[in-house]
Amino acid sequence: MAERGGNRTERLRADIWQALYGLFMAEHESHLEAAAELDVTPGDLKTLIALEPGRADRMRDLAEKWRCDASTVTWVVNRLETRNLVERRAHESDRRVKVVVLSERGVKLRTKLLEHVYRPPEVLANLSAAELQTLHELVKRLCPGPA
Amino acid sequence: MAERGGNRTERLRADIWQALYGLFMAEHESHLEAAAELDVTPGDLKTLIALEPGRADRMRDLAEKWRCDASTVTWVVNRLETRNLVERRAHESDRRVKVVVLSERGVKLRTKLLEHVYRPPEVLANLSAAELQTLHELVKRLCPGPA
DNA sequence: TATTGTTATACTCTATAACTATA
DNA sequence: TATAGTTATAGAGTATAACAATA
Repeated sequence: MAERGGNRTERLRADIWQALYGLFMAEHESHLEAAAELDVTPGDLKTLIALEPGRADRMRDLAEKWRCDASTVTWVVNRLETRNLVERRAHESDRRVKVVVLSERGVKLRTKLLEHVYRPPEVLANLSAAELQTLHELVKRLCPGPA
Repeated sequence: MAERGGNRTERLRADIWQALYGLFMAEHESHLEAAAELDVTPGDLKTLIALEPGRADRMRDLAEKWRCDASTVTWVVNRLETRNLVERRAHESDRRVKVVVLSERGVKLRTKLLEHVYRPPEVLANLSAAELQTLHELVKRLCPGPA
């Protein structure tokens, strides 16, 4: 657990995080630029990434996930539906509910966007294969969920 | 340089980045929540972090840095000035120019915000002191700018 | 009566264009 | 004439409240 690491260890953690944070910010900027060139706003990007191909999300669940109002989800989905990127469908058993699915076009655009978002930063090429292996081991230990 | 790493190395890079990316997103959410509790919008947060204590930024330079219109800077600075978090001052030699500086209150709030933003994620406690040392060495090699 | 999603409406954030004052 | 910042105004994005359909 390495608890109570002392000042030196704490400083290490802070340095590591601050460095990574700068890297993330720079990458994030570049993702937004790439999206803009595909006529995708930051909001669209977030939505298209959240909607996994083949999965049907209830409107209400999306609002909860994004901690936004239900009317905002209506608005965002309308936007994307107008561009034929998503489709609204009726829920099978509860007729109050509507679910959202990516259209074929939406899946293609999402794939293109993820190529940017998940493309590793250039600076990762600074590390050798062995170093990457080490880094991977360490990073895996940082992720609570299924890696 | 480790160029032309092959599939395995490329896969490693992608895995590392995807894991770090998820971590970052989770942290970012939590930063925004902490800021909201201090009545600080995402825009305010960005501004307060950008304005370093003791430094005087020209309005025009801020617009360029954020790639936004000059009128947007006027708007954001007005917001913060109303809350006495920043002050506008005249430029010493060019009377067309105005500069923005953090007020005492602004500096205090900024410090409080940065405590959240730069606080290392909990999961970093999963690593031993030796592992952190290794990670630090690797991460430093990823940052082009002055670490 | 409670819940899902939409509509009507208002507020926030950002941009464009016209304006003021300096240079 | 050009530049720094503001104001007037319009548009995108988000929220609140009232509503219709269904449970």
